[in-house]
Amino acid sequence: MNKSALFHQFVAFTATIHQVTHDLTQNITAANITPLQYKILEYIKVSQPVTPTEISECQHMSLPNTSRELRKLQEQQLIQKFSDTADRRKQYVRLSKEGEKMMEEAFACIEERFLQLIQHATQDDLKDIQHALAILEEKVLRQNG
Amino acid sequence: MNKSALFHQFVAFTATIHQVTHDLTQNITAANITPLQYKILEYIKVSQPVTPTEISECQHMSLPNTSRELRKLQEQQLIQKFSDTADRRKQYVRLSKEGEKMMEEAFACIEERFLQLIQHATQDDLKDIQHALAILEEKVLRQNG
DNA sequence: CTCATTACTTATCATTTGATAACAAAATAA
DNA sequence: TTATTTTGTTATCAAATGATAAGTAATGAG
Repeated sequence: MNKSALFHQFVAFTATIHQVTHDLTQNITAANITPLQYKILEYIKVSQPVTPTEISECQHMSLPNTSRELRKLQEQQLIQKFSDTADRRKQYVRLSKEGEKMMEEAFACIEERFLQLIQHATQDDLKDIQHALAILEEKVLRQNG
Repeated sequence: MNKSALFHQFVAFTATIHQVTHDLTQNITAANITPLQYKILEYIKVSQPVTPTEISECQHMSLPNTSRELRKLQEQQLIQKFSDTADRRKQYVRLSKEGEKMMEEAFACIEERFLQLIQHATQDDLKDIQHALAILEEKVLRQNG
């Protein structure tokens, strides 16, 4: 099999994934949130509690800039910070009640849009999709990342 | 089958795809190019010739901003513009010779990194991967476009 | 021909994001 | 104890990106 052809197929596929992600997530938050701040909230939502250092690494941004964005999110009452009792340098970040509410609404909206994408899929189609996702996770994506 | 579970699997999958894309494409261009300009060049590379309006729509940016970035790319001799002979309002954008060279090097670098991702895949694995990509394209991504 | 529309440009301003220096507090190593 | 490292903050500055007003030239509709 031609690995180069597979590469081109993969590139086209990822381009489409990015496009679909854009469509699924556009105009999600009514709140006064920048795209970067939304990504940070998304990460906190699925990984909380997280430290600023972890956010910094996962979002590929410097710690000072992470600190600034977290301060803005805290000013908007969307997150809360706690100090580690053992190591008081460390901070743990969680969504506040309002933050949770906002992100749950966002995820619900995205899910609704996703369900429209697969509205015509049969049970067999769904099994095929699930299997395809698992194959790619296992045989391409889980190698390094 | 539980569609909601499939949604969560899909979300995790796209997050990983974005991470892998980031890893594959980081530090690609030595040239003095911003991320947005790189995306524009990538789009021109695979779709040329394209009009500023098409770039504008595909990259979700306004025509004035598109025009500004294209001017910068032209100043760096990475693209060329041609007028449509039939409709002289229209412009067609192409990569210049230097632009082609740059993008081919970039793609070669990305391909090399991709091949490392699948270096341990057997022939059967490659067939599975190709099939999985095709399934997802067909049953999820091609619905709305 | 006149008017509206389309495709694009230029100019300008605001916002977002990135980069870096300097600092403080806590923990750890020597 | 002293020195070093880790974790995070504040403050600036620069660059990238977004938004919008105004204008030009070509086209097409009436």
